Amino acid sequence: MKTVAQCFVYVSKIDGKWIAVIIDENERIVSLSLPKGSEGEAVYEAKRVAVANVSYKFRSEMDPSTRRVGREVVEFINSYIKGDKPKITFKLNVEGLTKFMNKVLAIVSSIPRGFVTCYGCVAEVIENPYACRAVGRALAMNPWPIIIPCHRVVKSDLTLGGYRGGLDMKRELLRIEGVAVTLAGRVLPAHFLEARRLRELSRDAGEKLLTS
DNA sequence: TCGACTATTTGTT
DNA sequence: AACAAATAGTCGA
Repeated sequence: MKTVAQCFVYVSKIDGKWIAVIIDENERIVSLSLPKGSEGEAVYEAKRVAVANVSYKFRSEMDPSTRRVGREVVEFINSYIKGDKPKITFKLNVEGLTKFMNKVLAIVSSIPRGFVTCYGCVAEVIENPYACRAVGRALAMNPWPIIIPCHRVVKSDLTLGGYRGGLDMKRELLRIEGVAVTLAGRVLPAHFLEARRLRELSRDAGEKLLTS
């Protein structure tokens, strides 16, 4: 069953890069792009990672409060990239997420700043220990990069794995958070969270972000 | 390094 | 609805 959402695409340019944010009629964030070279690329990526289970109707006119939410999101990303620790002041539209996706994102959002875990550990925590690849796939489609810190998930051998915004960006985000990445592209074991610890953290955190 | 194996999603029929 | 293809991975030989 498909729900329908009336959506608006908010686009903004910061430091020469474009960011697109898709916002629904209830002012919740459907998805966003990472900073891109052109407006078209940004919009394309935001649409691509919007939850597939929902069909979207796009409107170009948006009211001032919707525009304000868009500004807040872009400002959040912008200040995060600059090394600040902005607060989340907006809601995410999580309605169309599959159970699997919801669990994966909830766990990932409980990884604290300054730590990483691996794809297999996330799989283990959702009691689906062989689903490491599926976890990677789910994260590749993360509708809310940076807000849900999928850059904190690396391979079990401590090399970086992948990132939609490119590995340089993953590196940079981790560096900002105090996670050293060696020249060979590995994170230090000191920052690594094992599955057991990750499970405890995700239990404590609940699923705040993902229950709007 | 290479292959076998995995779970899920997406695209195609 | 069913099937095939594609993965931001992992483990062992």
